[in-house]
Amino acid sequence: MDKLECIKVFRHVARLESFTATAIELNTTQGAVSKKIAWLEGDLGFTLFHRNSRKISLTSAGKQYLGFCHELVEKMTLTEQLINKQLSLAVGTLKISAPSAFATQRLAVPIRKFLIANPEVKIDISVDDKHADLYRDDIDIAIRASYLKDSGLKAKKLLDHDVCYFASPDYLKNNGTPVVPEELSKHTCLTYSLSTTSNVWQINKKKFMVRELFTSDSPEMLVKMAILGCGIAAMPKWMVQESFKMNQLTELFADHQKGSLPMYAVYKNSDYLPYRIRAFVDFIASYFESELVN
Amino acid sequence: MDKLECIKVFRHVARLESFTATAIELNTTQGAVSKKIAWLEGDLGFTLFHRNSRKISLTSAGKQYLGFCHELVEKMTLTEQLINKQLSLAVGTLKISAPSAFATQRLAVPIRKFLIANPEVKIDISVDDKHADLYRDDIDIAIRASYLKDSGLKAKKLLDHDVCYFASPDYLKNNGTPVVPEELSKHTCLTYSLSTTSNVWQINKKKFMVRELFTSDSPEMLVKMAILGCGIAAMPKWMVQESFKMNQLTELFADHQKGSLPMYAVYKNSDYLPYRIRAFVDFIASYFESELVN
DNA sequence: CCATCATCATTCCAAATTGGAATACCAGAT
DNA sequence: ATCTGGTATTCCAATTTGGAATGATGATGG
Repeated sequence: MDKLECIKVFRHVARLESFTATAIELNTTQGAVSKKIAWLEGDLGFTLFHRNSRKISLTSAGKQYLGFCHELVEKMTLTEQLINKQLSLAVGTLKISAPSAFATQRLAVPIRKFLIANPEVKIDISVDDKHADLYRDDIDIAIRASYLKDSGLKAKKLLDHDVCYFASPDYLKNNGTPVVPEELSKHTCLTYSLSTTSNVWQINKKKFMVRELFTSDSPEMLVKMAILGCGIAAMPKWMVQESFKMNQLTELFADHQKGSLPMYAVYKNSDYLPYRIRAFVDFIASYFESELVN
Repeated sequence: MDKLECIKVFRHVARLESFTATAIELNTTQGAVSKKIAWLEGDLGFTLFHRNSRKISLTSAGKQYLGFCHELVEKMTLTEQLINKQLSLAVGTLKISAPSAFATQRLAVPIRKFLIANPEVKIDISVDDKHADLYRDDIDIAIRASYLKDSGLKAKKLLDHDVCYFASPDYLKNNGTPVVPEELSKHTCLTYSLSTTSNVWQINKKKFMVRELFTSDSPEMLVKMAILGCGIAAMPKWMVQESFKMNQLTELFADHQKGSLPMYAVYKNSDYLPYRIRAFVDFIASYFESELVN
């Protein structure tokens, strides 16, 4: 027997002080109401109503229990409404994980705009170059360069980075400056360990397997090692633009067609995605899209 | 589908993070667990778990809802235990209704003893010569002289009053002093309106229908009217003992056998009578019983 | 990359439960 | 004493539930 159902019926009976009236109000039969109350009393271990062929009245225990039932139903309704509201409106705290360079250099501006547009949303961004576990760490959205292997996660592409190749002037002086991609095989390369295709570089639509000397999950570390003359690296252009200007790094294959590196917003796949997540992903995606146009 | 049952299953699943393990723990099948969680999710309108062929994990909504479920189950258990405790132990407030003369002159002493013997019980005594409605006025016990007509109420006899007949010396001087009961018919009598047999007086096992001049629901009012010489009245002896000593009243038919007037403790008939009620009724009844012996 | 395996979802059917209608029952009202 | 308005009970049809088997899916490990 459904206790919650019985409790709801009990509240009606207590208000109307009649099984028959309750049955009419609830579009059922008096017999059904009687059975439910009787079952509830049996389950609780005490009687809820004094009965009398003419009328019924709550026992003291019934009165006390009624108070609890009112509380219960109200609390339940409010809780369910609250959760549903949080799922359907842009409210709550958005936990984001993003790699440090991208977060500071590309994400800060659109996040600021998003916060202004969605004043009910807070953002808690965890800057982390590792791939966080969205489930274990309770993260809503992770910004990632590499493709998702994990099912149960959905990904939306945010943008394609223009990849560029570079090395330090010192390195090039010592090892020669490659002019055609085929020359890459003679050089040592610095690769990004989290990319599934870290040692396969694409230039002019052709793939070149490169020799890894050093690999890291930190793009900044790779840039730093390149500046120190450790080898040739490939990174999104915006990440090294400053270093080009300061002559710490020199761009290679500048007029060749290079591959692009996609960036994804990854989130848990769920039938009822909290709206703040969808709102953020859509906002960021369209932000980068319009940036492309401008 | 029983939502409360689903909630209980949900708590297990959330703890064990597995439908299969939950099924084993609850001695049911994995299919049943799956159905229950699926139904609950449908009812709530949001998903509780992220699923994955290898493991499941709570969604953020699921986490939030789980908190509510814990609260709910705990509150429910506590409430039911509390009410059952109040029904089975001598605790709580006992609402008593008693007629004023009896309350002050016969009940005060045993009530004091009861309160000492049952320190967890409070007493709220409503002194009222009228018959209170135990249901409407939320009264646990009514002390009454007259028999119960109401079913749904139970009564326990506390004692038999020794009834005595009396009138004022003045009245007897003016109207003559009856010596045999048969003479009552020549007198005017003061009767107690709440007694069903108010105008039928019993002496030497014979019944006499008396002429009512004045009737009231207040015994004290009847005594007062008798003192003023209004007629002959019948009352429990303890109520007029003082007036005899002060020569305000004179006893009649002193050596005849008079009827006795029973006094009852009346309480609502219930399968699960709160224990404080039974405790009080038993206590008072045995108090008057032992008083009789002494 | 593929086969395996653990896990959840679904399906189908038997069994248990529930709800409705009629009836029994009960006590207050007249 | 009878009538009446209400609750309890009974019986059966209809619905729901639970179990076992099966299907589907994706992580895991070679």
